Amino acid sequence: MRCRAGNESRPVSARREETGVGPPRNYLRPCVLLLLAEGTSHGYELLEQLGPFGFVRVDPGGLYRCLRAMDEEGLVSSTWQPSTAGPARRTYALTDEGREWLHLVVGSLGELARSLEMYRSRYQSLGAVPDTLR
Amino acid sequence: MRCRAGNESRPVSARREETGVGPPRNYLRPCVLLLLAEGTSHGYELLEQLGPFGFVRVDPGGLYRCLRAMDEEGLVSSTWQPSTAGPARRTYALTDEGREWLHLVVGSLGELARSLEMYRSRYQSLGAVPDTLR
DNA sequence: CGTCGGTAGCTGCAACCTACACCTACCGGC
DNA sequence: GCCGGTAGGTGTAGGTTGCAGCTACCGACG
Repeated sequence: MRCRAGNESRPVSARREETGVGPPRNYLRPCVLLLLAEGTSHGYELLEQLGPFGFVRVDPGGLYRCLRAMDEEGLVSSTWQPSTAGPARRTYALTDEGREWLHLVVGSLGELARSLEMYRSRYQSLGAVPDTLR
Repeated sequence: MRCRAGNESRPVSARREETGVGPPRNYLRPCVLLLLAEGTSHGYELLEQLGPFGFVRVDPGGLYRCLRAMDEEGLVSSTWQPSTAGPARRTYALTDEGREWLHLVVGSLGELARSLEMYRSRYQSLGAVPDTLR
């Protein structure tokens, strides 16, 4: 057992990027829907607004694919708008169905948050050795 | 635009399972490491203990693969133990390196939790229309 | 006029992770 | 012998993601 791959000599900091858990699966859709609930927008703008949601580097391709998929599913509606300066924009707005979806997804995000909270408390209990055992 | 796939007639409850965001990517490893930090265990037992961590149905294949990978990386150590009743068990214990990894991953889980908290507060602000606008 | 940078949207593809199915083997009991 | 429960393991298809690149529009500048 314990046939290490020879990476035990690397410092911990060099492995830091491997330890991340990353955003939840399908996290992009809820974030885009929330942003659209705060106001209509277009892809390029959403790209910049997605930063605070824990995405290290938002992938434009993924965002546009996500937007088109939600458009086809009726969660958002899109209208082309010619821009005064620059190429035309596809402006997205939340539909009623998208708002429903948003309300639903908040529930599952809450479950995830509860799971994370349980993790944190159990992790903290590890260090809390009762005095009687010391 | 808005070429819906014809699913708008289905009740919301029928689409509930599609709205989930699922656990974070690479969430299994942190959970297993936490369980092993609480005490040595073996795969079959971990399978049952993983329920509360938000996994709807834990995949045995994935768990065993995960355990073997962490064994090869030196995060856990394994020893075969003959069982009195039933087949032999492979008992896993956390190594010092695994404990380091656990400390690191808690940080990234905290970032995720903060992102979720921001999401929740922004979601709640949606309904809070200021009185001056009513 | 040409071309350069910034804005805007979109496609292809490889890598990765996961979920699902399936398999072997051990043991006790009927 | 055979069955069910325990325990560990493999193979693989599909979905998501990340990365790279591509078209096109516009204004500005030389």
